[in-house]
Amino acid sequence: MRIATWNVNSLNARLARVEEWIAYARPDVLCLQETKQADAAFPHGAFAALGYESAHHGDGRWNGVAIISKVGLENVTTGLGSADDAEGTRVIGADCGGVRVLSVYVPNGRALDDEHYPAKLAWLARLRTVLEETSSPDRPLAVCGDFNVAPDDRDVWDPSEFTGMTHVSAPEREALANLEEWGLVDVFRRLYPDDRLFSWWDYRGGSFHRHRGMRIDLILVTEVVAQQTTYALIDRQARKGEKPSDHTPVFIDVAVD
DNA sequence: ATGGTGGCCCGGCCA
Repeated sequence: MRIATWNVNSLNARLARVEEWIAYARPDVLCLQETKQADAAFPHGAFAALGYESAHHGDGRWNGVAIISKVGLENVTTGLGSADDAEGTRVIGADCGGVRVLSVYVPNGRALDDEHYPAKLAWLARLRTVLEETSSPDRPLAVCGDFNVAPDDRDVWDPSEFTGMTHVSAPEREALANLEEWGLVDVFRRLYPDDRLFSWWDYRGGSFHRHRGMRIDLILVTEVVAQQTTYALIDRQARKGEKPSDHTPVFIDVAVD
């Protein structure tokens, strides 16, 4: 089973690229973030035409997350409870082909001295609490999405350029490590410990062509899924060409019994 | 160089 995640930076602007990507990558499950759509505008029909069920959680202009699946889409949940109310539409979950899948869009945080930064840390702590309350490290689970945190210095083009910035600060990395401590594995990093590959590049300044990016789009899985994962890829092709998102898709292949 | 690019939707916010 191929499980993918992609921050599309507006699904309305990106639908043709997403359809193109689905056609050649053929994911079984695709988690989307930053659809920037209201539920009523989500193009369920376009995905149905490709053989996928879909569920969306969005209220319009900002955020918005979805799960698209051709291996089942059941027990859909949205949000993180009350803590999510102030943070917008950033989580949707569903059971897909025997795996619990979450599509998450972690708050950006903006700057270390901005009020959104402690809110980001609180959001990540809340995510761990929700995992504790609703799941178990022994169950098949994949938490997929834009975490807006580069797990360590291998995941940024030049750590010295990030001094005093978000996405690399120790508290953010600790919050991410705390999720892993609960029982999640950054399976791309486990498979490829030495690769310095990125999933996001700023639109500005030719960052993509200069290899100035970050790996902030992650697929965190419980050990039972990690043990069955045979392959992982960050697909740079999708960052090229006409009207790309600033993020590119990441996927894993899981051997299903 | 305190910029720059792109998406929301048309002035300014957000990433």
